Amino acid sequence: MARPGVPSRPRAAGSAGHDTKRALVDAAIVTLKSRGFNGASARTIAGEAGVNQALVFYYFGSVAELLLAALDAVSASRLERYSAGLEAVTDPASLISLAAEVFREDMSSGDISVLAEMVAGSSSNPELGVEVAKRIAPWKEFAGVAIESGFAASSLGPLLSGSEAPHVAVALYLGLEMLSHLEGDRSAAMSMFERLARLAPFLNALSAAPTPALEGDTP
Amino acid sequence: MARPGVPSRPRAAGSAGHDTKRALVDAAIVTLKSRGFNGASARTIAGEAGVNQALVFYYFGSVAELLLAALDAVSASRLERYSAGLEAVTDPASLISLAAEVFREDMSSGDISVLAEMVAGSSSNPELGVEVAKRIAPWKEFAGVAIESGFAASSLGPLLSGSEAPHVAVALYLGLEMLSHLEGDRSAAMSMFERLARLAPFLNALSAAPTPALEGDTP
DNA sequence: GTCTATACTTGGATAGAC
DNA sequence: GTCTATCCAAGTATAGAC
Repeated sequence: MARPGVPSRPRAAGSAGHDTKRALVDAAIVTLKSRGFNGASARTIAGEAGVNQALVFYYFGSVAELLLAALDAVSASRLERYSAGLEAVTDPASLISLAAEVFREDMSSGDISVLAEMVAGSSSNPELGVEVAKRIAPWKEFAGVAIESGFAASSLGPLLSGSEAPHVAVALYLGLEMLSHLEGDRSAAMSMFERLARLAPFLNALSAAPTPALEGDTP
Repeated sequence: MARPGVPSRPRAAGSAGHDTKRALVDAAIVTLKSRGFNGASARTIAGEAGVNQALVFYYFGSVAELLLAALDAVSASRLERYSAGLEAVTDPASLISLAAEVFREDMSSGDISVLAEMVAGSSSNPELGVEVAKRIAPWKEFAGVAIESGFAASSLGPLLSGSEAPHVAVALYLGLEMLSHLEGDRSAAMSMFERLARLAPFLNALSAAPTPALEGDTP
């Protein structure tokens, strides 16, 4: 149908509306969510996208590159949403509130599982692992900023600032997703946030009352 | 060499000292640690054990069954060690001390990664996931007992007892392993325990001083 | 840009010799 | 009980037609 001499803009007709490369990225995300890293082959992804398997290699060179592009897409959209919520974080209670909200969203959408699957799948593949690690760094940075915003005025601040707290937060995020996915039950993870929410007033109260026992070993 | 009519006790000679079935389980553990779930095929495991690939199916029926047997073996040895350390747990400080010690051991030995790989690998395979979930239950039970022992006398007890705390503990354990493995750096995880250890005296002090803000919503 | 066809590799699993 | 040989399915990747 396309006249010769008109190179770009593929797939003018039909359903997707955007080009094949984007369709493959979207299909990779869907496939990672539904069938995991092991199930995300060139064939299954291309099938999900409704295109031929060879196009994975035409556009991305390898399956791993496509999966990384999928991770990039999810990370970008999630971090954008996180950043929007960050402005409301001024104390521990609001931090917990934001964390609970984005976690629930990520569980429902399956977006965390894309990250978790890539982390898990990288264990067999060091080269892929390096690339995944690079893409986790922004999540840790975000966690660090969020924690700092939430605990800046708290006496717990010195205990958390500039420390390994972001690392632990991301690890917990990943672990909760994997365990919830395994057991097919996210209630335990969600009730953790409810517990924290009930603890929030107590944490907020610490903002004014310094606790000597917690200080003295952080420069 | 073996006379006919003497059926059992295979592999009398040689290095391993125990039979092939056990050798395959050990090789499966080694392979899960070094090459991950994806790399743990019948061929690679059998190669590690120095036996033929067909024996995986002769003894276990499928690769998945062998991997579950490997997980069972690791779980049994680790839970035995945990239980031994549990007797010394009487307050938050000793609980933190035990947690740090066993976590460091598990990281060094790679035993956690066996669990983490199986959890991660199960995401593509619901049937396997059910079996893995069954084998995680004892870890959660252990975590629950340990937390209860450590916080029984503390005012934080009501906040933790009978709750989702064991689930969160196991999730954090898994997440820290996966992230440390991915980044090739366990220092962040270990320094988290150092932080907690410094916090321990403060937590112990809470054992006598009840905190009204934390009570009232737990039956 | 997209497809068909194909080469090559790896992996699960079984049959049958020894 | 262990091995060789083999089958079959699935996956990566490339070549070339359209």
